[in-house]
Amino acid sequence: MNYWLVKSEPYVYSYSDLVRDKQTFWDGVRNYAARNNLRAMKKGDQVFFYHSNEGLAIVGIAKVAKEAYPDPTAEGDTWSVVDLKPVRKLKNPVTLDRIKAEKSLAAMELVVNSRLSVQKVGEKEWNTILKIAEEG
DNA sequence: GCCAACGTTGGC
DNA sequence: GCCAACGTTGGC
Repeated sequence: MNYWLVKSEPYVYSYSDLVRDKQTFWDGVRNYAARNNLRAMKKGDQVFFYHSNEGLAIVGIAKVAKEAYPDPTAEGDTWSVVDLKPVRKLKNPVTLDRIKAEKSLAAMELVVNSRLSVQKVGEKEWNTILKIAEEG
């Protein structure tokens, strides 16, 4: 089981949109590093859902419902999508500020390379964030 | 294959 | 709205 993080601007597609839709395909990735991460996702992998631009926080958890297949919104098979399903909303959103304040999370790609829109999350990082979400 | 120019992302 | 960081493009 691997852990990931995807980013979305909430006014484009928010976590509550995912909850409403029950399932979505994660389209629009046009960055090779991000695409490679999409392709490495396995069914059942857990995914943090991060709101960029507005909110600036991890707000919920999704899981991979279907592994990578060609992006229906792109020509050819250069770009990929996966299907995501909502799992649960975090009790408390974990903000970027909070993550930056946490020493053990200093190496997170979210902090180091904020522009990558699909990131891998380490198991320890995952658990730390879950803990913060519980404790508020 | 290098690198300057340009476009995009995303935090502030 | 600005700008830094980074990825991509295209001329050479």
